[in-house]
Amino acid sequence: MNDTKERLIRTGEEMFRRQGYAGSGLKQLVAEAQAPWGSLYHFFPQGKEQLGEEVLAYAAQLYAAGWDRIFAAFPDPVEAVRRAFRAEVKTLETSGFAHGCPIASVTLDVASTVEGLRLSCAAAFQTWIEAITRGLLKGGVPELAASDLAVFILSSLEGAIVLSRAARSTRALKQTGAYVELAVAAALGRQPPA
Amino acid sequence: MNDTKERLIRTGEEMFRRQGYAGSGLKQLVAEAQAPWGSLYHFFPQGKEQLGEEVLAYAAQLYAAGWDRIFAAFPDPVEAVRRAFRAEVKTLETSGFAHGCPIASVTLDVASTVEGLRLSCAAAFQTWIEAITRGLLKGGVPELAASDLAVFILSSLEGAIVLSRAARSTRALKQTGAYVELAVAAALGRQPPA
DNA sequence: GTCTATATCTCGATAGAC
DNA sequence: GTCTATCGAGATATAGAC
Repeated sequence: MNDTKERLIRTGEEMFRRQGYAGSGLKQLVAEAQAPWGSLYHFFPQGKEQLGEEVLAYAAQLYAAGWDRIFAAFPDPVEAVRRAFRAEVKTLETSGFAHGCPIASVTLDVASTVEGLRLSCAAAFQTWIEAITRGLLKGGVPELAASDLAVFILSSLEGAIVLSRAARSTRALKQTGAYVELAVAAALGRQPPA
Repeated sequence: MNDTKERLIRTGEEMFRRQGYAGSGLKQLVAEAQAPWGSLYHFFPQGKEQLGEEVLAYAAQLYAAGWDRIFAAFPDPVEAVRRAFRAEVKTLETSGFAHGCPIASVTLDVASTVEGLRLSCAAAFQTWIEAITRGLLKGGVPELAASDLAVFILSSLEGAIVLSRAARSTRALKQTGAYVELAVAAALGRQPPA
């Protein structure tokens, strides 16, 4: 992919994480991406919405790959979930609680106003749910439970990120992560530690 | 409170749920609230940010009261959580998936850019966590676990709302709710249904 | 593919009459 | 407490040269 276009998409993804869709101006985008203004409408002739959709698609595959990598490195689902929450803790800490989830941010901004972007958000979440489901299945979670459990894991993680960013504290992520681990262990038929 | 001011705050709360903070214009607000433009800066001399803070404070007490009511009507924590998730399902369905959580929306919009609003969001979540914690304690959840469990419940609920709005499906809420119920039951020392 | 200039619109906010 | 008019700045988007 072209360098400038890639820089625009990557910078857009960062801005969505930090400020959502409505709060991200195109002028600010080209400035931060150090891209020429003329390039924006060259690569995204349909404007901001097209840019948004390409950013969401990029984020979808980027984080799905992250889930795949976690489950590849830690086949045990309990351990994988622990690592996923831990990774988010680190992301928030190193970014000063600025790097949230771009999909969640855009969803809450435009799910009821821009149908095209809402569909992109739904597709992104679905991609992640499928990645998590695959990992759970490989790790021994029963077929019947895996997909539901994946939805639960992702929901809890997303919500915990929101609470953590509001509080500028990783407490919500850590405490939520602990309960999610227990739920995954239970789904594997393991006894909870007394 | 003054009628016009109250209408502005209530309409603002609805708009934040639907479009977030950055996506909610003041012109649109006064139009929907059927309030005169002159009133806006009469009641909120510091402008949009002041309005935002008052909306967030209003939402904080409004939904905290909701939690209190649920736990008063259903003292059993498992049942209370079930009702809370069920209530959200109904809210999304009857609003065409437009009515999300105003605090979550504003958090993702401005947590990294407007410190005053971020603090109001943190305070709102904290108020809810305390309300949930009170209900859990009264329902028999051990002192040591109640507050952590409350954070987990709220995180999961918030995340499930995001996923449900993106997909325009209550699936995430229902599936996440089921797992949260199990976790609450486990915290009460109950055996999971085999 | 990039540059400059600009059109058009809407934003939040203000002024001053009443 | 509300009205009208308007400000300046920012937004997204476009035009035309190179």
